[in-house]
Amino acid sequence: MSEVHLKDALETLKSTGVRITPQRHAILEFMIHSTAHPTADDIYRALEKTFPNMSVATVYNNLRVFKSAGLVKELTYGDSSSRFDFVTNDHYHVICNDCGKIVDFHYPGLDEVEQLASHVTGFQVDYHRLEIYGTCQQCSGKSAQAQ
Amino acid sequence: MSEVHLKDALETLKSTGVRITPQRHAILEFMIHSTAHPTADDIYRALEKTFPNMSVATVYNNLRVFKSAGLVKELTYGDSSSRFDFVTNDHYHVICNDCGKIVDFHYPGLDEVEQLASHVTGFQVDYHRLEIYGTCQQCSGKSAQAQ
DNA sequence: TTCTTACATTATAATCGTTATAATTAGTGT
DNA sequence: ACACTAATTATAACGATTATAATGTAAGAA
Repeated sequence: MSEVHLKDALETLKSTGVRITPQRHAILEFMIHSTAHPTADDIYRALEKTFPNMSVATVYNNLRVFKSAGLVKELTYGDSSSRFDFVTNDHYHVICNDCGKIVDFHYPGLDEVEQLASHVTGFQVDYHRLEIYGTCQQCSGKSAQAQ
Repeated sequence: MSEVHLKDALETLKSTGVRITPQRHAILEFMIHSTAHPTADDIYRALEKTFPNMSVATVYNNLRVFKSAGLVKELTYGDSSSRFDFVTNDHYHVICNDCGKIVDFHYPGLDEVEQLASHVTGFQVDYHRLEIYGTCQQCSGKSAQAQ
């Protein structure tokens, strides 16, 4: 299944005239297999074994390339650095305020909300972003013990 | 109405032992009357006439104070700097990908989504964040003319 | 009032994520 | 193999935010 994703992604890139380099291949592969919503630096460090000369700039550059090809989404929060998410099907994110863990949550798109927003504001609506914040089980357990 | 918000906000701060300084008063007042979701720098520049010696750090410090008091929310996007939003009643944001304008969109909270997410992930859910992206009327008009 | 103490503010330096630049390398088509 | 274009690398620069140290200011006790 992830092989399909990778193949599709590479196809998408090729069709827009973007070259498939070993670095790009590796970054995509890593993102597809990762469930951790990695930062640019996470990716960089994960791949520096196989690409000892790779630059951080390459990671950032390619994440931007992937983003504008619609393969990857950037997730930003108030603190620290952006996280990147390989786009598969519609899902939202549930985020732990304690440890920062991000869990995928599959749910049908909120089409009615988009429509209403478009009607009320006059915007031409393209997409939306929903994030749910709270405390994960592990962290709930921890704080319960601590008290 | 905004006077009520200001009064409430000051009360909230006092009750948690935070001193009301002229700078804090001014920042809050500015945020309440602003509809533009200002950045820290916006606030700094708006107030440097009345507080010529105020430091940017003061703005950042106090935004953090307000945030942890629940008076203010921080909105982050991939690019540039955070924007800050005085918390009133439940509303979401509709954001123009072209000019960056942010418009408030009132809509009842997505309680069912929160409940389902909690059930599926095991998280103790606290709140959520929904943002709707698209193109505002002005920018739609512009691009139509440009083509 | 004056002293004391704790908190706020200021000015500035430091940090850190990200982006730009210039030079080098590597694909792709002829 | 050659020329051309795009990608990568190394590094410098940037900009937003945070930390630090010094100074100022408010509130309570004596």
